[in-house]
Amino acid sequence: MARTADPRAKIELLRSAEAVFAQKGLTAARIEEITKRAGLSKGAFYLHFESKEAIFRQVVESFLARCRACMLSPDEVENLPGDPAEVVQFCHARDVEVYEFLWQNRAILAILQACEGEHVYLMRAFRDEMTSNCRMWIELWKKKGLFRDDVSSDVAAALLSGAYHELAGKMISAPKRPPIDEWLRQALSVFVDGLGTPTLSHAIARFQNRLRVSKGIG
Amino acid sequence: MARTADPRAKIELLRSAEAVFAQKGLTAARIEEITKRAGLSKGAFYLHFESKEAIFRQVVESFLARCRACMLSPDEVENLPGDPAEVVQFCHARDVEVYEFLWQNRAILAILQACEGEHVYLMRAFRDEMTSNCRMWIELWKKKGLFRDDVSSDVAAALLSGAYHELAGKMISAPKRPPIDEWLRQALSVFVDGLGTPTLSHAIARFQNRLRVSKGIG
DNA sequence: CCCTTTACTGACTCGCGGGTCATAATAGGA
DNA sequence: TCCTATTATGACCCGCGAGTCAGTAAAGGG
Repeated sequence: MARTADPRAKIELLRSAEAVFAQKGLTAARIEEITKRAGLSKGAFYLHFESKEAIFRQVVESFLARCRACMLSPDEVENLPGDPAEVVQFCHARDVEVYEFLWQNRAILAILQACEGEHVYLMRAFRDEMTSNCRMWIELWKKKGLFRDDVSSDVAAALLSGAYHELAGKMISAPKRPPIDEWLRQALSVFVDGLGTPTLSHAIARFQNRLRVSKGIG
Repeated sequence: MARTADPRAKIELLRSAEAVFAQKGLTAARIEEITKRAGLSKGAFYLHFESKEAIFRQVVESFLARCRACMLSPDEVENLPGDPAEVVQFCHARDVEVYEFLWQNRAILAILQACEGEHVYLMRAFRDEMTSNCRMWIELWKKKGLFRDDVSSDVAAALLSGAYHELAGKMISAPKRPPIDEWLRQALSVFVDGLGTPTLSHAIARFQNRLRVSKGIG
């Protein structure tokens, strides 16, 4: 009867690969380093993965799929809020949820930031996903009369996704978890004032007052 | 008497290197390809540059120096505007000038976007320069009572630099020159509304009306 | 023209690291 | 315990590309 594979081997390899790719990037990461870290041989690596590129793709693509699942688009959300005050709360809660996910996966995010050459499509895919998601939400809020019409959805999406992406970068480069809730509250305030109609701007002002009271901040 | 060097050899090598790095990134770019493109031999390359990394650094660092010179900080500008209307005009003009420079150097910007491994410091330097520059301007406008106090300068700087960086990325990935003036006008409008005090917001509204009239846009 | 010094050439060297494969080890069933 | 099929090992292979260097070319002066 055949010897059975160690059920933990593949998982250890994936974990080690993630860590080494995050630290070194794809090019400088070596199979030797990954396998040593996982406590396995180089030969064993090729029993589980076809190539260096194959494991790289698996690490990153599974993250992108989970990321995709986390960033819902408007037609994937049930019971969309209508009231401006609820819209503001909804957006903040969603931002916090996405950034919690990104914080938990900050190693892979660091990998993505450093994709080069033929793998730059992965980084591009991630950023395009963010931009596209932003654009869909922007168009919904425009349709509901909550966002201004004179800024094109493309430009607005680029500004939003660029800004939030930079916040993500700032978050993952911090030595320990920063006050991301507060960052997101401020960011939301800036963009609601910048892109929102007066109705929505009033709602953000009230939302912030409520947050301050609940945190005991004068 | 010694043979003199071809004065154009080094320049051709730098030009070719820039093009190949922009297309392939540092890792996949080969000396053979750079020299063939420049019409020289591999051996000649090493008469002018110590290594592949040396020429890479020269290409990128000279761009960063020129970039630094283009993005003036507040203490480098004479006759700073005081009137809100003039502030808005000044900021727009400066944005346009910086983005014209970035458009002219879009190949090197593409190189920077793909820095990996031990060269990621170059990309980091570029982005930190942008963020730091934003922060200085933000703090000036805050001091003049034109920007709101409740958004921290760090967060505001991250949002601004991230957003403008994404606009730069969107610009350089366009097949031909996009309407960057219009993009920058919209971006400025969003951020003045998002970060500015009412005084400044009124100024942006008037600035936009004036722009529309001068362009014949209803 | 010859001489000298340097630029230039391109075949070659050599180290690196992804991937291979002969051999050893082991899990599970009889 | 033995047998079988598979896992696992790590020395080795081999292609790639940065960099080298013996030989050639050429600029400029005498």
